[in-house]
Amino acid sequence: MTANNVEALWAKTVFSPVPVRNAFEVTVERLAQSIRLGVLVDGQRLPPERELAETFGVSRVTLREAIKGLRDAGLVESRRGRGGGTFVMSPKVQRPRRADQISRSLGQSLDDALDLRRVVEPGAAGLAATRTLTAADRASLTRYLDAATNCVAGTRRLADSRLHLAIAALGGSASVTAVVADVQMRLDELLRAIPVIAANIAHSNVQHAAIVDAILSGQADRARIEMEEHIDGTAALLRGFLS
Amino acid sequence: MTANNVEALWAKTVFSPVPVRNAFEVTVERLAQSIRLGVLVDGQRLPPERELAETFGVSRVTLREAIKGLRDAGLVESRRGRGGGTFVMSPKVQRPRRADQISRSLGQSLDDALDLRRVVEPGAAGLAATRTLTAADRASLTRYLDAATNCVAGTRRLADSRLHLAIAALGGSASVTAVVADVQMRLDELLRAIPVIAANIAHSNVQHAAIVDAILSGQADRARIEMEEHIDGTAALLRGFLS
DNA sequence: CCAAGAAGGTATGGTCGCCAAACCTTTACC
DNA sequence: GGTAAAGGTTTGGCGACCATACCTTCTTGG
Repeated sequence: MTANNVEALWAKTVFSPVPVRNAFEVTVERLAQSIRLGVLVDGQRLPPERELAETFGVSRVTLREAIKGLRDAGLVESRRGRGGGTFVMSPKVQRPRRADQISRSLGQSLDDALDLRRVVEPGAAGLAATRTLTAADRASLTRYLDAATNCVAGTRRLADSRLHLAIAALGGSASVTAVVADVQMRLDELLRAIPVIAANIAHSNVQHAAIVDAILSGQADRARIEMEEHIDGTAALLRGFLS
Repeated sequence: MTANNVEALWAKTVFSPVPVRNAFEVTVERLAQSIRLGVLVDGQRLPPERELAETFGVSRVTLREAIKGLRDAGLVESRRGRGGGTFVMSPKVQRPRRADQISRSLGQSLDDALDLRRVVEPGAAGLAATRTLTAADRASLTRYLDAATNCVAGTRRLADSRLHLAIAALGGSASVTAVVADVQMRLDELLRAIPVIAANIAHSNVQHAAIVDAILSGQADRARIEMEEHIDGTAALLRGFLS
């Protein structure tokens, strides 16, 4: 085993490259992640460039470079003229790489991401269950559940991440939601690569329904436990599928 | 109440300023956080500048600016000549601001940080309990517990954060540890400002011992629950003390 | 049908962060 | 006293980022 002595792990963390990301990269990531996780949906129009540049706190030149990157990646398209703008295109169902290649390129960080997910998603579900939800929120949640349950082929992954993110958002903590979004993003490609097997889908749907039910009835412990089982099931699927 | 409608919260997150931090800032934060949380301890010598610059992936000029910042903040001191170097100085016990001022400056984000902590620290404790720990790790953990229990006045907060970080590190996930470090850092000043009351300290010590015991005996659920109670206790203390 | 307005697209010049490289100064040890 | 190992300093250059102004395309309303 790798020595996971506490001080050694700390040292490895402290004395590692500092992640410096420039305005262009951060902007691209922000938008690409929002599109890939389904926070921005197909056809949705982004705010005008001048306005968006201001809300992001970057210059219009930089924002435009980012948008160009998204256009090259096929995530948005731009139309000129009055009434034009930049519009989200649902991400192409790109032929996924072979899963073992993905997992090899993730390497060590696969277990890391799965551990993080195992910690934060059940916690987020539990948190959501402690909140007193408005009628609108309850309706939203049910709608996301339905969308994830009855969806046409090819949109399942998107509907799934939208449901998970909605649950996190209902917890009311922006930071918790951000961590969930991050971990969903890290595992996204791998989760896409899981072969579609009816039994697995059905099981997943049942678990989703149980989680939502627990949240709606305010049972925090149950919400956490159901989410743990769901996460563990997905992780086992992934691991079995990779070995 | 603020509308916490799911889509609205998503939109607020997506369409907010992108955090662009340059190499200098990131480097300062990395080192300052490590010192303030006790990952780097008093008197410890940092690697030589040329070496550290390379491991951080920044130029020596930039690294030196960061070190200058730390020196100005009284967190390190530099000695020249052979055998010299940059040495960590334990952070001055600065007279804390009045707690209500701190909490006002944190504003909204106080609840956010407390929610995140409530999600991630119990999860991290549970994760640690699932690991098979080496004898060295078990000894480390016990040592951090002892240090947090029997410590001279003024070093309690440092020993506490070291214990919490050690627990997170034993989970073996770098990302989980990073989130715990982040949340500890966000709440650090506030936690320092809690008045020292013997009964509270004693209670905290008992809880710490229970958490460590659960981890050492591999009881994940118990570890999580004990940590939840500890976190909730601290949060209640904070909130009561602020209102 | 045409002018106005709202959007994306382009061009320019300046500032600043960051870098590589070379060199200086201080100090401990042999 | 020389050598080596550290921090301290200087310089020139490149590229990211910005503000600003202007151009082009298209819709809409009078």
